[in-house]
Amino acid sequence: MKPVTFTCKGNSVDPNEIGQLSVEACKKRLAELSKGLAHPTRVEIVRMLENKPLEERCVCGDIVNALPLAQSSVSQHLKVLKETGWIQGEIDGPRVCYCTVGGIMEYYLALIKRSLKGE
Amino acid sequence: MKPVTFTCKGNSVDPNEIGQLSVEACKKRLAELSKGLAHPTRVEIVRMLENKPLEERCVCGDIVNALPLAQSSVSQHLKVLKETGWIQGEIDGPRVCYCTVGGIMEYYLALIKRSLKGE
DNA sequence: ATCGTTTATCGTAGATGTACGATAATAAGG
DNA sequence: CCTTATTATCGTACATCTACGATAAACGAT
Repeated sequence: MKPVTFTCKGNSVDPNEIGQLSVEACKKRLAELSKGLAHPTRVEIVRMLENKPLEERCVCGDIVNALPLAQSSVSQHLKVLKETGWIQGEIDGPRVCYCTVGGIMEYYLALIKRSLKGE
Repeated sequence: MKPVTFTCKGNSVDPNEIGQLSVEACKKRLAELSKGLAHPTRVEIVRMLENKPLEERCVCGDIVNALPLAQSSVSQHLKVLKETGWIQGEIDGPRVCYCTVGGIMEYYLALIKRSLKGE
């Protein structure tokens, strides 16, 4: 039985896993995630998705409509955010429902602390 | 009377100032600082400077020696870090003593929280 | 003044980023 | 099957990034 509202659950990350990464891996991962945030449009997208209530799905089209960019440009930004590990998309019929990777902000915060301080 | 050890003090930032920024300004600033960290070499430089003891100065040449890059390439990364607000340099004779902007990590952490959550 | 040290800047080449319109791909509905 | 809706990808143009060697600029010391 298919639910009426499609909520995006998917993958999540755990800040505790950071301790197992090598210092070198930490730096690379931090640089990668930072690249994801290195454009105001992408900050806005992550912000949007991070503040969505769980029961409210966020479809690609909603994101496009909320931004003053062409659909193809938004799609490119979404791709960067997916590749750098900030968001994930679940296909729902002809649509794609996007959400942030679970706990990614806390993960990023922990990664900064571990990468910039310590050792 | 000139001190024997040259310590880099300079500017600092206060996370409390973030509350005064507009949301739009927050996003731009976060994107900018993120761009600074968006390369492993620059993460390493910030890490080096952030972990230096106060009495130990960090001259440009030390940074160059610690990295497997040409001097001109390191200089470019330092420029990016300066422009994005992570570090500052003080001229000391023929040398330049670099250090992080005071409290910049805490500022960045606070900026992430304010920009991605809230409102 | 000249020299050596240190750092920034220039010039260049190749890769990547950013924006757009056009087109392809996928799925639902008739 | 054909159309519509939705999203990804392609092709393109221009800007920015990243690396290097070469050169310039600033300063201390001889």
